[in-house]
Amino acid sequence: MRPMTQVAAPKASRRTPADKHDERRKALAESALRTLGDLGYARASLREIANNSEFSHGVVHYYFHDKLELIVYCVRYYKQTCVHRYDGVVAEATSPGDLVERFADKLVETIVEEAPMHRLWYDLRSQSMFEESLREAVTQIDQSLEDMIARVLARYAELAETQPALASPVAYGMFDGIFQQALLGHLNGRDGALEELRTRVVELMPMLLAPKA
Amino acid sequence: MRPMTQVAAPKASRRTPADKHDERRKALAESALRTLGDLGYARASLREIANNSEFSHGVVHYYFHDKLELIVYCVRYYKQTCVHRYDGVVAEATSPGDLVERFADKLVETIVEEAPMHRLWYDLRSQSMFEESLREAVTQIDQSLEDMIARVLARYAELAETQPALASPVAYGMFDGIFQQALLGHLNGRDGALEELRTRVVELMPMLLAPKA
DNA sequence: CGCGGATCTTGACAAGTGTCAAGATTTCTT
DNA sequence: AAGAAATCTTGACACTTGTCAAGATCCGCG
Repeated sequence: MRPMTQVAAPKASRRTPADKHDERRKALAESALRTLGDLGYARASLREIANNSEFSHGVVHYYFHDKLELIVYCVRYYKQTCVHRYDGVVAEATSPGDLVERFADKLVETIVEEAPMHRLWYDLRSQSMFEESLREAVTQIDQSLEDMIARVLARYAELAETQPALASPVAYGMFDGIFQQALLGHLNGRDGALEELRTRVVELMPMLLAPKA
Repeated sequence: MRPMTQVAAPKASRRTPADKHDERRKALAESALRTLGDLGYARASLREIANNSEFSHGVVHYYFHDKLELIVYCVRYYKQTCVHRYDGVVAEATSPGDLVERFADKLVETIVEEAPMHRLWYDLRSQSMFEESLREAVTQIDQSLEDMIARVLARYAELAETQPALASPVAYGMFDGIFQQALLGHLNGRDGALEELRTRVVELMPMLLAPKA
C-alpha cells in the first residue's frame, strides 16, 4: 500500500502522459479489489464494482479488455505486494525461535487484516481449475508464493545452522493448507482459529529442519 | 458410482411410495454432479444441469427448494461415499510402510479418477467463504474429511507402535494443502504432478509419528 | 374404466449480466 | 483560445439466470 507516485520525476516531466493510463488502472483495481473481496469472483458484477468506485460502469472497458482481464490484473496487483510480507521477518529475525514467532504472528496478522483478499485468492485459484484462461496467472502467483515460503525456510535453516528437511513445494503446500484452514475457521467466526494457527505453525516449523548432527 | 439400487427389499414392499422421491433426488444429484464437475458452482445453470440429464429444467424445483439446496445435496451425497475411501487402506495395511504406500497410491488414484469432483469440492469450500448459507455443510464435510485422515494416521501410528506427533486438524490441513497442489498441477497438465504427490506423501508420513523411544 | 394425486413439461417473467457504441465532457497541445 | 485527442457517461443490445405457475402426462386405486 505504498504511495502511488511513480518512482520519481527524472526530469521536468511531472506527469508522464502515458503513465496516467497505468495510474488509472491501478486506482480502478484498488477499488475493484474491495468489491471482489466482498463478493467474490462470480458475484461481483462490473456494475457493482463500478458503483463502489468513483467511475461509471462503462469505463472498465476503456482500461480493460474484459472482466477477466480486470480481475486477473487486480489479483496480480494485490499479490505483488503480498509476496514481500515476510521479508521483514527474514531480515530481522535473530534466532530460529525468533523467526518462528515473527512468522507465525505475521500469518495471523494478515488473516485479521486482509481476510477478504485471501478468500478472493482462493476463489480465483479454484476457478482456475475450471477456467483455462486463469491458469497462467494463478500458476505464476502460486510460484511466487512458494518462493516466498522458500526464503523464510532457507533463512530459518541458516539461523539454526542446518538444512531444510523438505523441498519448498511441499513446505508451501503444507503451510497453504493450514493457512486456508485457519482462514476458513476465522471467517466462520470460530473463536481460537487464529490462536490455533499460531501454535500449529510454531510446533510445525522445527519439523521442517533436518536434524542438526 | 455403485449401482443405485436401494439397500435391498426387506419384505414385500418392492418400491416404497415415499422412497421414490428420495430415489429421484439421488438420480438427479448424480447427473447434476457431472455437470457441476465440468463447469463448477457458478457456471452450472439449472438448465445446463437439466440438459445433461433425463429431466427438464423445471423438475429441479419439484425436488429441491432452490439451486443452493440442490448443490449442497449433491456435494454431501458425493462426499458421503468419499470419506470411506481409505477404509480399505486402514483395514488391510500390514506394516507402517505398507500403509504409507497404499495411502499414497489411493490419493493419486482419486485425483486421476475423480478430479472434477475434487475441484467442485474446493470450489464450494471457497464459495462458502463468501456465502454464509454454505458454511454449515462445508464445515460438516470438512470435519468428516479430517476424521478420515485421523483414522489413517491412528492406524499408522498403531502399526508403528508409537503415537502421532501432530493433532489431526494439523495433519488434515497439511495433506489437504499438498493434495490441492497436486490436483491443480494435474489439471494444469503438469507432468509428474501425480508422481510428486506420491513421493511427497511417502516422505512426509514418517514425520508425523512421534520418535519411537 | 375413470378419477385423483403425484410427477413432469412448457413457457413465461423479471432481474441481472458483459459488452459496446455514440455522444458528452475533460484535458492537452498548439 | 480553438481544435484535437483522450477520457468518461449513458443508454441500449442480446443473452442468461433462477423461479414459478399453468397445464399436460403418468400412475395406482376404487
